[in-house]
Amino acid sequence: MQIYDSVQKKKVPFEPIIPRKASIYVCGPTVYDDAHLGHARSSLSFDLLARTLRALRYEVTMGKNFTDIDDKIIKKIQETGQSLEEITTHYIARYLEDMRALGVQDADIKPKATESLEAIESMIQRLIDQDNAYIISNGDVYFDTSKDTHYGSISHQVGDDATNQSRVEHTSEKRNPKDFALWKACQSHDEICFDTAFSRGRPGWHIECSAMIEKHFEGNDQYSIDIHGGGADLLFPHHENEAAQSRCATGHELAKYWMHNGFVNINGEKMSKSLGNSFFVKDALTIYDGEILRNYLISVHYRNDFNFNEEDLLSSKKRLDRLYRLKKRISPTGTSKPNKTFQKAILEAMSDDMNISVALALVDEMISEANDKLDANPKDKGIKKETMANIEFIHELLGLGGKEPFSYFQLGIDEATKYKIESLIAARNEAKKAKDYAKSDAIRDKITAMGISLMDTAEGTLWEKV
RNA sequence: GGCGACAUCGCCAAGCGGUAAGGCCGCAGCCUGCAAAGCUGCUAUCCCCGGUUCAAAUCCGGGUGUCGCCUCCA
Repeated sequence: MQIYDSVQKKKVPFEPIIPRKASIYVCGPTVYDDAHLGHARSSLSFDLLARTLRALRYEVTMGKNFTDIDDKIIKKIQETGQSLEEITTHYIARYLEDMRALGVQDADIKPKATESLEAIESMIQRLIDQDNAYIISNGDVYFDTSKDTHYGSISHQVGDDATNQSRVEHTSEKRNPKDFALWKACQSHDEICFDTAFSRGRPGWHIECSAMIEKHFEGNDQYSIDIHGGGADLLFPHHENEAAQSRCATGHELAKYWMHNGFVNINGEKMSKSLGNSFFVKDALTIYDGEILRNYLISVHYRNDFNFNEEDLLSSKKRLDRLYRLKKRISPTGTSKPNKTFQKAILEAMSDDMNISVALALVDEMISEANDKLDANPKDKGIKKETMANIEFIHELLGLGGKEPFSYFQLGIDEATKYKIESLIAARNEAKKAKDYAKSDAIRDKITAMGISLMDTAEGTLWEKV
C-alpha cells in the first residue's frame, strides 16, 4: 500500500508501527449543525482508506472524534435555549445517520471532548509542568510554540516575524504570535465550564485530538498512531498544533503519516457557511439515494478538489446504473469466487494511494466483459456466479452495488404507482400480442411520461425509473 | 506579505520519462415490430514559451490562469 503523506509531500509505502495493524484517527465534526457535503467527502475518503486496508488484510482501528464543546455550540445553546447535551446528542445522531446513508462504516472509537476531559487536563498539566505552556492573567492556558523546536515541521508554515501578515489576533500576553490556547478560562457564569487545577474553563480546539489519541491508542515509543487524517484546511494550524503539543507532552510524534482530503466546491468556490453555499447531506439525500451520492463523491481522487454539480452527479449515476443493470441481468443467482485478475487489479489500483479512477474504470471494464459474455451465453451459470462474486467484492471494497437490483431501479416509487405501471405494461403487452403497435407505443409514451423506461427482454418487460 | 495546489477530448477524470485509461454526451452499425438495454466501431498530443533527453502530458526554468491555507472550518 502506497499512501500520500502530506508532511513528506510524496507517496510513501505504508509501513505500520505494528505489523498488519493500522491505526487511523480522523478529525470529526463539531456537532452544532447538520453534516454538509464536505463532511461527507472527508468521511468517504477515509472510509475508502479503511476498506482498502481491510481488503489488504490489515487489522484496522478507526477513531473519529466529535467536538462537543466549542464556541459555536455555546452560541447555539444561547440561541435555542437547549442544553449542550440536547444539542450535541441530536447532531451526533444526525451525523451518524447521514454517514450511514452514504455507506460509511462506523468508526471503531468515537470519543467526545466532554468524555475526554481528564485526558485533556492531564496533558495540559504536563505541558505546564514542563514549561511548554503558560497561564495568562485571565486563566487561559497557552502553548508556547517557541519551546517546540520542530514547530512547523508538519505544515511547513514558518516565520512569525515582521513579514508575517497573518490575520491572527495578537493577544498582548501571548509570548509568540503563533502560540495557541490549550484552555480557555470562563469569563462569565453562563458559559459551559469545567474545573481543573489551572482554571475553570473549557478546552481549546486543538488539545482534544491529542488527548484522545493518547487515551485511546497505544502506539510505540516513536509514534502514537499510523495515520492521522482530516480535511486539507486542518493542516495548518490545527494539525501543526496537535503535533506540537503531543510531541512535547508525550516525547514522541503523534502520527507516522498524515493524510488530507480536498474540498468540495460549489461553482468553483470552496463550500462554506460564510459564503452561504453550503449543502447539507440531508438535503441531498431527499433528492438522491445515499449510494448515488456516495458513487458521485468518491469518483474524484480524494486529494483533488471536488466541484459539486447536479449534471456530473447525474452522469455518475448512469455509471452506477450500469453496475445494477448487470446485477439485475444475472439475478437471481448464487455466487462463487471473484475473478482473480479483476480482484488483483482493482486492489492494486486502490493500493496506489486510492486511485479510484482506475478502480472504477476496472469496474466498467468488468461490466462490459460480463455483458459481452452473457450476450454469447445468456444462461451460463458459471459466468453469472463469478459476476455476482465480482459485484460482491466491489461492494465490500468500494461500498457500491450492494442493493437488490430491482429495488435500486424503483427507488422512490410507491406501491400505487408501481401497480399502475405494471397494469399499463400488461395492457401494452396485450396490444403488442395483437400487433396493435400504435396502441402499444401510445401506452409506452404514457409510461415514459411518468419517468419510467421500459425494456423488452426474453424474461418479459422490465421497467426502470429514469 | 508568507506558504501551497492545480491547468489533459463538449463535460467528469486517469496518467508519475517511452509515444493519451474509463464514464457521460454525440455519430454509425448489430439486435428490436419500433424502442430501451446490451454489444461493436468512431471522436484529444495534453494552458503558453524555452530547456534537458534518443524519447516529455510526464523532468527543469519562465510566463499566464484558477483555487486553497495563513481566522472557525471537512
